[in-house]
Amino acid sequence: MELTERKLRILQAIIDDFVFSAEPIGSRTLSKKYELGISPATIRNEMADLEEMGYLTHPHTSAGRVPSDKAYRLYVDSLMQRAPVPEVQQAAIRSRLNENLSELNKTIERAATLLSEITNLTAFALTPKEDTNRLKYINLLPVDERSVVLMIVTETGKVSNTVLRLKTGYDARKLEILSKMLTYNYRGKELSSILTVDIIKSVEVDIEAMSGLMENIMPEFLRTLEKMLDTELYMEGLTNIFNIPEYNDIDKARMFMGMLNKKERISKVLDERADGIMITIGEENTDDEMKDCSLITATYRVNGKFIGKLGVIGPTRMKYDKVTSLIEFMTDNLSSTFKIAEDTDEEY
Amino acid sequence: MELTERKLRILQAIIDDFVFSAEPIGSRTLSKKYELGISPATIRNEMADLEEMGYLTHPHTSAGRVPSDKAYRLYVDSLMQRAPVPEVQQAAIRSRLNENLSELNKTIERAATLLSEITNLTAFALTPKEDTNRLKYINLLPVDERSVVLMIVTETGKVSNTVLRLKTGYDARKLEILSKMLTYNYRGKELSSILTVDIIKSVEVDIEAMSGLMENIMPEFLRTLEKMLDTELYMEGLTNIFNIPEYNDIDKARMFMGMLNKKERISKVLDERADGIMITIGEENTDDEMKDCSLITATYRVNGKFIGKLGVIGPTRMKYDKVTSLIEFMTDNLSSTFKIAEDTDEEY
DNA sequence: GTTAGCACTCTCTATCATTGAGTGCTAATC
DNA sequence: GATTAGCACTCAATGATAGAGAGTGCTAAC
Repeated sequence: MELTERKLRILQAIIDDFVFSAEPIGSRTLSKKYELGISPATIRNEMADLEEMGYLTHPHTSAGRVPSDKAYRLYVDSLMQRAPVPEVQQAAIRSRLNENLSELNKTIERAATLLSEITNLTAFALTPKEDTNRLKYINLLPVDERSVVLMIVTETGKVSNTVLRLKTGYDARKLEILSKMLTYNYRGKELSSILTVDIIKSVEVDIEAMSGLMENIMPEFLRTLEKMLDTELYMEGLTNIFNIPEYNDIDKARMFMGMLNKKERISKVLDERADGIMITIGEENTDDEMKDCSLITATYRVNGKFIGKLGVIGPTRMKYDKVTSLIEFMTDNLSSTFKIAEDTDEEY
Repeated sequence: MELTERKLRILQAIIDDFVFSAEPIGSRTLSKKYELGISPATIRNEMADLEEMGYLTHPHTSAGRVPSDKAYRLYVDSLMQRAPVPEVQQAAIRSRLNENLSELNKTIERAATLLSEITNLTAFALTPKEDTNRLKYINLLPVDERSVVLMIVTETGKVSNTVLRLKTGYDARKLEILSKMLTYNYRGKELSSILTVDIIKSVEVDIEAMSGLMENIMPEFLRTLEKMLDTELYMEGLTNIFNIPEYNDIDKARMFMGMLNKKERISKVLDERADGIMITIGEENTDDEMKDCSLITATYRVNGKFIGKLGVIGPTRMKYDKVTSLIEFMTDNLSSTFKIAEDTDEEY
C-alpha cells in the first residue's frame, strides 16, 4: 500500500494532536478539528490503512488511534519541520550559558538545567572524556611542613589539584626538582597513556631521598589523573515526569525513575551514541527499560576535540521539532563557547 | 486523664505496628498480635481514651487507629530505646566513609548516599560553612603567556584554584611579588571578612604595572573566595519515596518531590536547625510543605569547628530508633574522621 | 472514490448491594 | 469497679450491573 499525500496529512494531524493532548483521537474529532476536507468515514478508511501499515495503533476497539513508533520515525525523518528557537529564547540561553565560564562542568550542568526547564523533560549532560588531553606540567607546592599541593595542568589548561599529606617532612628544593623531573618526563603525553605505564619505574630516580618523596606522591598522582579522566553525568528535571500524563501511573513513574537512577548505565548509553544529533524512538532504543521512551542527544565539543553529550529523555510523544532544534542550538553554542575559551584560554 | 502504664503499652504496640505496616490497626488485631493480656473490648476503651488525649486518630469510624504526631513525640521522648547500629553495619559504614578522604565533599556526599541506602529514605548532607576559616596564602602561578593559576589555601588546608586569563601578558617576577603582597595582606584573615572590605583599595599598590595585574586578578579572586564559602547540599535517595506506601498517591509524591526540588529552601531549613540530634515530627515542622514529614538531623564537625549537617526526611511513620542511632553514628564518625584529618592534615 | 447510516464494541461512570473490619455502648461477669 | 462478651451500627472497599459516550467497521447509496 502506498503512503498517499492524504494519508500523510492525516497522520500528521494525528501526531500533532496526540503530541499535544496525549489522548487517542477518533475520526470524527479529527475531521472537526483539522480542516482535512473529508468526512469521518473517509478518515476511518484511511486510518484503517495506516494501522495496517503500522503507523497507528489502537488501545482498544472503541478508542481512537495513537501514533506508533514507526509513525514518529516517519515524522522525524520526513514530515517534521525544524521549529527554529525563538530569538528571545536564544538570547536568554546564550546569556545563561555564558554567565560564568570559569568552571567548565558548571556550565555544562547549567546547560542541562536550562534544557530541562525549557522542555519540561528530563535532561542530561555528559562532560567530555579527555583521555587524549596532554599533560602540560606538574607542580608540587609546599603548604606546610608535611603537606604539599599537587597540581596538574593539561595542554588545554585544565587544572586539577590535591593536597597531599606526606609521611615525612620534605625539602622545598627537592620538591621543585621533582616537579621538574616529572614534568620533563610526562609533558606532551596523553593522560590516558600515563596511567597505563609503570610510572615509578619509568622515571629515573637517582637520589635516594627523592625516591622516598616519589613513593609518597605517586599513588595520589595517579588517582588525580584518573579523576581528570572521569566523565561526569548531570541529570536535571527528574521531577518533570510528574507533569507528563504518561507517568500518572505510579508504577510507570517508578520504573522511569528506577531506570534513571542507574547512572553508570545511562552514562554508557549516552557515551555509545553517535555524533551529531541522534534521535531514538521507543523500540529503537537498545536498552529494554527505555523502550517506551524517546531519546534525543547531540554532541558538543570542547576545544574542538573532546566530545560531550547533551540530551533529553521523555515519552515517545514529544515535540521532536522544538526539542531537536533547541538541543542543536545549545550544543552549537557550547561548542563555540568552549572554542573561544580555547583561544582566550580561560579555565579551558 | 492519666497515661497509665497499660495505655503506654498499648500506644507502643500501635506505634510499632503502624511503623511497620502503614495500616491503621484495630483492637481485635492488636490483641491477637501482641500479648497484652487484655481483651479487644478493653483495648477499645483504652484506645478511646488515648484518642481523647490526642495520641491517636481515626481515619473514619470503622477504621483502626493511627498514631498522631503527639504520639510519635511521646515515643521519641520517652518510649523509644535507641537501637544500636549493628556491628557489621558499623564496620561497613566506617570503611565506606573512610574510602578516599582526599575530597571532603565527596566523603560527605557518600555519607548521604549511604544513609539513604540504609534507611530507604531520602537523605541529605550539608557541607559546613567555613566563613571563619582563615586564609593561609595566595599563590599565583604561571601557566602560559596569558594564563595564570590562582591558588588559595586556608589554614585548615582547604585549597581552591582557578585558571585566570589575563588581558595582557605578564612578568613572572611580578606575579610572584603580587602573590607575596596579597598573602602578606590577608594571611590570617577570615574568608568572610575579606569579602566585605574593598579589597583593591586595601592593598597598597605602588607599581603601576602591578596595579594592572591586580585589576585583572581581583574579580576572580573574590569569586573564588565566595565559592570557597558556599555550602553544598547533597540529596540522595529521592526515588525511595516510591517504596513508601504513603506516597503511592501520585499527588503526594509530586508534592514531596516538588518540595525537595527547592534546594535553597531545604538548605535554609537545615542550616537553621539546632546542633546535635534534632527530630521534628509532622506539624512541628515550621515549613508548611513538610507538615506531614519528619526530619531527623545531626551535626558533624570539620576540624572540630565548622558545622555541617546530615539527616533524613520521610513520612512521620519512620523507625525513629534505628534512624536516629544511625545518623548519630555517622556524624560522630565524620567528626572524628575530619578531626584526624586535621592532625595528619590530609586535604582537610 | 466518498459518505451516510447503522450495528457493534469497549471504556468509563454512576449506582447499588454486599462484605468485613472496626467501633461504641450495654449488660453480664469476674 | 474493672473487664469482657455481645450486639447494633458505621463506613471503606469490592464487585456487579446498567447506561452513556466515543469510537470503529461494514454496507449501501451517492
